[in-house]
Amino acid sequence: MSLRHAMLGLLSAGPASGYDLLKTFEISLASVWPATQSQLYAELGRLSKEGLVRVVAEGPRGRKEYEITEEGHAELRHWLVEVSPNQTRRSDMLLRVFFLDQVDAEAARGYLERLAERAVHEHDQLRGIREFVISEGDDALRLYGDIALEWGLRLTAAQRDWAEWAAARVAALEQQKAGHTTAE
Amino acid sequence: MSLRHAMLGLLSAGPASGYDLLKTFEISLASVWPATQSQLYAELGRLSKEGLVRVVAEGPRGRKEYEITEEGHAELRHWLVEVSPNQTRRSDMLLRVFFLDQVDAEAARGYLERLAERAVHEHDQLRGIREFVISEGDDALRLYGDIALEWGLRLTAAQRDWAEWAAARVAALEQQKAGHTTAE
DNA sequence: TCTAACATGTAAAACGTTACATGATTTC
DNA sequence: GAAATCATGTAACGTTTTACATGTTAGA
Repeated sequence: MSLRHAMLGLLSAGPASGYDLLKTFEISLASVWPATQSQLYAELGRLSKEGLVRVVAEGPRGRKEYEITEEGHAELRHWLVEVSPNQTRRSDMLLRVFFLDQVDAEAARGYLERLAERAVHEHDQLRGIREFVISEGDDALRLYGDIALEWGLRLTAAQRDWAEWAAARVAALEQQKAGHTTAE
Repeated sequence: MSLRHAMLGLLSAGPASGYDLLKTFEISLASVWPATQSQLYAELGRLSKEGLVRVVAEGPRGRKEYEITEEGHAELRHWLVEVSPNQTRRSDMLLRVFFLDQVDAEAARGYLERLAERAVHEHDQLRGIREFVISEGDDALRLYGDIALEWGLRLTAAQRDWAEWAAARVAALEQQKAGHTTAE
């Protein structure tokens, strides 16, 4: 149930409407905790009923602005430091690797090379974001945003290195097989 | 819909019952694509109805052995090389980092230090597995299993390094705040 | 005036987890 | 004979995705 905590986290920076939260999810949280419009409005209703958020203002077009309550804040802090993070990271990218012996070595290598390319692309995007984000915001906010960004940079760099290494190992297997065949 | 592909992948190594698949999921695939008994039996029913697998033998205690069909194999290969992997990796671990400014620096540092410890623990476990697994199995199988394991090792190493680096940055912030306070 | 952006909500389907329910066979 | 393991299945519930549905306001 991290969706509600993501929402409480965003609201802890100031009041916002469902629509505002949706935009923030699309822009900032898309790669960490994607959420859809349906989910957000439904969850806002629940949070409100449970007293973790409260409507503080109504604007044009039925806009409702929500504010985090003290209970909401307590729940957020509880989750941050007392609930241990979920360790299972489902990865269909890695799942494929387990079964790559079902296709020929060339196709397997192609798969790994595409992974490497994608990692490079993502890494570059993150570097772009870092350039853009430098300065502005208070100390702590900037620090944790930067720490999160650094994880993205390290993860994508590690993925690139690994995928390139793996593709090379598959290429070596191809060579070996080719040599073996012609030698027969 | 990767569950079915995980199952097809396992069945491509030879026929198995739902119970067999469950054991394999628990042992080998737990950290990549966890699945429960309910899910497996339900999905076997669907796969069977769609002709991707077929019952080839019935044993004691109502045991049904399933075999992958040619259609199943085709679907597996299609998924392996033609369906692009899902890039969104939901991470409540990283989500927390975004909101760490809501707790004091000491608690934030504690969170990051626990992440580092956990990464070390996971890394050690994977090293243990590598020791144990060396040799046995055919060329390609061993290669891809080893490539997957290597990813786990690199990922956990990167997480340890990052979490330690992040904890140090937070510690620096604590120092700075402390110095600032006493200077006033 | 038209279009884009703002703004909220509901419904159905797919996927995933936990719990319930039952029974057969092997092993000690 | 009791306990562990083998073996399958269903039900209830919670989360996530996709699609439907509607209406307002600001700006070109």
